[in-house]
Amino acid sequence: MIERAAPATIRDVADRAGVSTATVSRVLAGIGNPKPDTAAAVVRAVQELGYRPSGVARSLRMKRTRTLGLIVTDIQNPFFPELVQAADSAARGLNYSIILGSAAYDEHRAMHYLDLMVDRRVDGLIIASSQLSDESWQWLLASPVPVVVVNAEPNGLPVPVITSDNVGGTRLAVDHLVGLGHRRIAYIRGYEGFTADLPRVEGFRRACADAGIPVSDIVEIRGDGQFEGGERATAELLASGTDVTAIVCHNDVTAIGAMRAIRAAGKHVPRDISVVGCDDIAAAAWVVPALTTVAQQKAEMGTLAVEWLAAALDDPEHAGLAETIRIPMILRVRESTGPAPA
Amino acid sequence: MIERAAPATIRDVADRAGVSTATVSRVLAGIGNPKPDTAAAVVRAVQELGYRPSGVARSLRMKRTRTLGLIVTDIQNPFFPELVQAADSAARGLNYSIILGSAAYDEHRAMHYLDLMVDRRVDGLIIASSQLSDESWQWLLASPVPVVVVNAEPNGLPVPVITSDNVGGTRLAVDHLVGLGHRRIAYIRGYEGFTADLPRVEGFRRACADAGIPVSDIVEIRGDGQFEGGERATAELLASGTDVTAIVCHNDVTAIGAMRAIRAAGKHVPRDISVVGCDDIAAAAWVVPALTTVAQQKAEMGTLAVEWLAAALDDPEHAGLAETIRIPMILRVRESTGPAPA
DNA sequence: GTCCCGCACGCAATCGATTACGGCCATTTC
DNA sequence: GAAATGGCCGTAATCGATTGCGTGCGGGAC
Repeated sequence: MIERAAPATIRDVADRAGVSTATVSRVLAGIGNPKPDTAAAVVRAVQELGYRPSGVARSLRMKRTRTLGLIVTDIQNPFFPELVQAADSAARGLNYSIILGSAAYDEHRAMHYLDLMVDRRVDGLIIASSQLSDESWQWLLASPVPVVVVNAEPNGLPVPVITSDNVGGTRLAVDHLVGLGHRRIAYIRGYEGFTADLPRVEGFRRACADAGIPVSDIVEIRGDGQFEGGERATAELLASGTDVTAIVCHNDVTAIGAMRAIRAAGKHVPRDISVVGCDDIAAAAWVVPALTTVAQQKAEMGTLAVEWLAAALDDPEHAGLAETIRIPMILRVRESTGPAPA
Repeated sequence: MIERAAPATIRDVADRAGVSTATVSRVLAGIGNPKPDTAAAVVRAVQELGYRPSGVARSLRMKRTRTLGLIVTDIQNPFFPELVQAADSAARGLNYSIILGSAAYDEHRAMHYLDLMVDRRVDGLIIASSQLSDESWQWLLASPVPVVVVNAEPNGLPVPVITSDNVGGTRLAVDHLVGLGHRRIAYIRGYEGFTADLPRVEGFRRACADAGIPVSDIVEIRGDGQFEGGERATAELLASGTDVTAIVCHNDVTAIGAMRAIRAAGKHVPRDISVVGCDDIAAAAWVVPALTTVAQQKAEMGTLAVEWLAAALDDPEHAGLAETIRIPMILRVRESTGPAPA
């Protein structure tokens, strides 16, 4: 294997400018006040050589990589790209950069990225994935790298958590439907083990109870958080003859699947059955009828996570307070909900 | 700012095991054949200390980061996540990891990531973005880091390119429609300057010509590659009274927008107008009617790009051949196309 | 008992940056 | 004219790993 042309080093610059590496470093960092001649010589040498400082060497010396790791459940799940983009923008603003890992719903992959990022010496970690095993969590909490969890709630671990107010969010959906006269409502749950599943169904139950809807009038079905799960669950629901007038879904993708099943059964949304999703992915506004949904503030979550980490890195005291931040969700009424049929 | 607990170094391990750092390094790398006692002592020390080698230090010494940079047009564009996932999987298999940059359609952001990745000393770069300026290209080609371009075609630059056969793909769409009896067909173009725009419209024109459709029977409108552009362009088309029986779109998102506009105009897909998209994003199968589309083999493109780079890194000769690989596209017939109205 | 050979391991240089410390020279002050 | 002061800049240590080269020890052959 042949050597590729080696990039210029600070030594090369120093030699060409006729100064020491220390001076080059100082000029580039803007430390001290060098003689104008010296500074100019350095700058010229840098340009002539096309010198770019090695982040690797700098990281080694500084013991900081100015890099944040972000592990998401699945980048192909339309929920995440917006969060990733926002986190990345926030990081850029604070002079960090993000390295991304997509677990693709696989625990092994999640742990692989965890190892990778720790080995790469990221300064902090954002975990937006429920794919981590308990041992991984233990290990992570014992490790020196600051962690913040997004959109998941590891059971009772002393970790800062940034998540949506899932309970309140589902309540928004139910209240909206109840306001439209619905009383018989189904809930399609997400993948079992997905951390948002429990709080959302809990919010659904509580909101129904508060609205005076008897337990016998509600029905819960297990989906999988994917299109197919929503379609299948709804098809079974309709085939079983249970007559609900509205369906609340764990997320938008499920809801879109549900709408397709409803149409396939010859019924109309929202005339016969209203459907509400959750997340507010782009496709929610594209489908016909456009999906009424409870929006998660994904960008805010990504931004907050990065800002929290950056603050913790500047001031480790800050890392002490492992509070849980719940970001409110927002009801977006579109076309998939309407008055309950008489 | 307080120091965080420092991770164990190879020095710590060596001291605890009573050997030199050289031995620790060799045992961990499986080089030479150490005495069983020695090896055991090292392994034990590693476990007791929870030692993880610093990728930063290793990269500095090895002059290789085993990292590949991947710059995409926009991670929020549903086309890219699948490509990213595939590239990442392929990279993992070859013991590389990917660092991602999403340009968000912004030239400055794209160049920012370029700088970032070069500074981080990635071993190679995959550019899946048309956002780079000409100077950036010049600079990139002069730099020592191997580059492969995906899904874009920098005008005549000596760079390996992996792209879909856009011309052939649009032809598939047109042939499908012609086979269904359509003669008056509209084409909604993508964002001006997007590299796939030209070859696709070119393929459209040639296929129409070959099918004997006179130029007067086809119409081209400018979209923007987004939902809104497809919706607007189609609304204008319908309002203008031009009567086409089919619309071919630059991509799926545009097509989904087009379908919404058609429905809003009181027409039916595919009874009145057939619609064909391009890309085959997940949402194409979700909408009603499900979108007929020409699929890009996104995963293959991602995988190929990584494999090409890895090969070029092992054998710089390989980097010499800057060929263009065109991956065939695949027609997926769903529900949005049907026989031309009489 | 001596010599030699080879194996397992340690020493130390190296990668490319940052920065504490100290030296040199010019200027000011008496 | 000598001493004191201060501004620039160079020397060298350091970050944590890898690896060429050399050393010492043990065993086998005579």
